[in-house]
Amino acid sequence: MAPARLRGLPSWLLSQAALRAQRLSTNAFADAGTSRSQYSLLAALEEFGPASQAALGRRLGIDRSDMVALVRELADRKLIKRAADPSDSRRNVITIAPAGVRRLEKLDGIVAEVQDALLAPLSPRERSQLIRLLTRIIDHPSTVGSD
Amino acid sequence: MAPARLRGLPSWLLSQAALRAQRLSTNAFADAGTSRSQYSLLAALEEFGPASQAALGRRLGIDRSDMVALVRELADRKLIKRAADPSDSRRNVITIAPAGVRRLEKLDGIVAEVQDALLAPLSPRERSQLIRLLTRIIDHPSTVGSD
DNA sequence: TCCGGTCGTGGGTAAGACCAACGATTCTCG
DNA sequence: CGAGAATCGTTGGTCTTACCCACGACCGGA
Repeated sequence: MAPARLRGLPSWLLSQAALRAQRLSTNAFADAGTSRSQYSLLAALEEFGPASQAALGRRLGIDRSDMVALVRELADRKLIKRAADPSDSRRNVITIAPAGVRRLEKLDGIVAEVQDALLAPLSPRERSQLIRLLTRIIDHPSTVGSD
Repeated sequence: MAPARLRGLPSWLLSQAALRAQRLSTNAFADAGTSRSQYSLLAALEEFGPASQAALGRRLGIDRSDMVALVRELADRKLIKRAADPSDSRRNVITIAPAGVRRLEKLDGIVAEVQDALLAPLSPRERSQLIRLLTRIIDHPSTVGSD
């Protein structure tokens, strides 16, 4: 058992719980031949439509430079389309392909199983409580540096 | 705003919240010239007394091999003592030094500030709810492979 | 027109969580 | 007792994430 100092610490508890969540979902996605970030990208494209890489990165909290490989990978698999933006030639317009939509929907099932394994010890009521609390933490502005 | 598919996903929410927690605590510890894992190690030693590196690793979920550098760093700073175990010469006995205890207690204050920044949007009641829910997730056996 | 900001991209860093293997040692059990 | 299994510290790797900086190309507003 970990020291009490850590077991009472939300920051530590969050890291440990997230670690478990990541192990579960990374494995599940790997079995399906994909990754968490690929799922995120497909989800963003499906919900909000075509966007530039930078815009997608901002939405998902992924660095512009990390987005390059991610987009390339999905484009190689024909799950998304990458095209030059005619109205702004700095940008690429990323569009989800029909195969990408199908893939996304297939992954939804896997994702649901992962949540169930992760939240096994919690009742439905507790699960929505957890979602509510975490959402509040994430949505709260993060008071960085000088402002 | 992230896609709804992700915003309803505990595994995603956990990763995001943990990311924020890690940024906050890593920065705070860095300002104090240390790291999260060093704090964990000191906490374990203070609470449970001297132990071998492997035992400490098991307690904290840190790999044996990663423990080597961690112990060396803290020993170099005279915050812990590393000695051969007289009753089992495979083992090192790691003991927290008086300076280590003082350092740990100083860090406790920093840690408390981090928790407060992290949980700013939550009421005291909600904070303990969160702790309870996360603890349940972590303590739940993880149903691996064949059992 | 010029200058600040943005975009995609390439490059690098650092931390974490892993895994495999080793030599030395200890334990287990026939 | 003795042989094989298990444990320990350690070295040396891999992979993933999250960063950061700098570049050239490009856009927009002053």
